[in-house]
Amino acid sequence: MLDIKLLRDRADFVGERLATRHAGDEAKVTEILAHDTRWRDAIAESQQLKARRNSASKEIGALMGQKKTAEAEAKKVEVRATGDRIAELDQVSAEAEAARDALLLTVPNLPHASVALGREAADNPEIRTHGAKFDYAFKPRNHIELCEQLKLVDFARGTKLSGSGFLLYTGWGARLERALINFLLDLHTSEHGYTEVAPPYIIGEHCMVGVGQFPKFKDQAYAVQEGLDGSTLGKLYLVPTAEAPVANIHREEILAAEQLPVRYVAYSPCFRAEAGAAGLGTRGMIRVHQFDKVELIKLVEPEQGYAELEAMVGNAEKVLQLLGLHYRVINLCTGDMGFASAKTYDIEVWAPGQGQYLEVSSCSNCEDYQARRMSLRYKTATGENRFPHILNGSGTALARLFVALVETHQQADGSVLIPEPLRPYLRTDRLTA
RNA sequence: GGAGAGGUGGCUGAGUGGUUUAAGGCGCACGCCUGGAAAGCGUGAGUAGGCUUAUACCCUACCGGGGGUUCGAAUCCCCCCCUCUCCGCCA
Repeated sequence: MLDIKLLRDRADFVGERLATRHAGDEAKVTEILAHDTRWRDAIAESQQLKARRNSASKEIGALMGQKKTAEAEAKKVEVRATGDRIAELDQVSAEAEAARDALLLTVPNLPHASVALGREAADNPEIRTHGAKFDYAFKPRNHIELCEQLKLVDFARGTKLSGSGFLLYTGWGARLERALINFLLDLHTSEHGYTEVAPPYIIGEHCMVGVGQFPKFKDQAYAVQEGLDGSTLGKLYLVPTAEAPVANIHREEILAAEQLPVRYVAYSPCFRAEAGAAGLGTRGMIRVHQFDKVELIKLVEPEQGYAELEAMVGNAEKVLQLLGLHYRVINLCTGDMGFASAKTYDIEVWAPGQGQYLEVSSCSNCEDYQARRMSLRYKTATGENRFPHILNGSGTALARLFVALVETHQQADGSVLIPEPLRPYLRTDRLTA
């Protein structure tokens, strides 16, 4: 969440930056500050009265010790009235604080100054491209055709098991998926300096709040219930991304400055309800309820935040380069950026069978927005507690990578050539029917 | 699912209603001492918030969390959470 002090000191600035997102959140600033003022007035008076009560109570204790019971009793009556007033004030302050914080949690992060202004995806500037669209001597098939011919994915039976939006990988398809996961984890641990972690796939609600998934996107998550015990519903959720558990690993901790930077890489399946999303219900692997992803997470000192973001994008790009895929990097404009992010790069890979670019990675610097929500800090050499920048990026999402891979490397005979770096993992250089 | 034990500062560990400002110990930082160290001695150090130009002072809160009793709660009462051990079931 945003620093309440920033809202107090620079309300206009905060409002202006929020307005660039075109989501109407700037209207909340005044309301938040009204709650805040109410809270501060009440807490200040309450604290003064508490100081008075504390000293009076001590005096009563001393009088009792000296057996001056009459004087002690008189004093008690006096203090009792103070106690009643304190109770009133504490009720006001608790209510005001809760209202302020509940609203503050619904306010997104401020876009970084370098982010392009814009309303929608069409306004996202392209930063760079790698490779080029390949000219095929034949009409390239799309991944659905390829997967069916090569028996990589059994779409019909996936749907039979779990409904639309769920995939059953089969044979070489299952092996390709597993090979890609291992390839990605090995690349980021061995070549890019990340430490591998394997998080739980079911996590507490507080983790979802910590990364900013909740309260806003509660309708997009799969809530877990223990058996038929309805009272357990809403406490645990299937991970929508490994970012949620991994970014929270050090929540409510104060790290030593020497521990930074922290760089984690984690594989997890990702579960998304995609309620109301366009495109689900169409066949294929582009938008599904469950997909695999290898996620990159960094906790870094604020001064390093943006350099580390550039490096993270480079780490994700390396994946596509090694796999011989054409892609472009775009910078999300203010109106298209995610809730917690201050700056986001998307990487879109070319899928010739689809004839379109597919988003396979989204790398964001959330600055201290998430760290503040999860109370994650680090102590500087001078003893100051600061919030680190938290970055997350896909390195990369699997289902769409799978699509781009088979569509790009398909051959005229319908087989798929496996790129060199993947061959040791798959133990074959070609997928054939 | 059943039974039991426990949750106090960085760690350990006392504290069952009022000079406790959470004892003592360990560890940590700084200083004295020393040729240098150790030992010894001394000093200091938590988190959040309020008030502030201030990371100065002062004040408030924090002994798993939330309520309650009281002038006053780590301590008494109620509810909840978590951890550990044993039994049962189980990959």
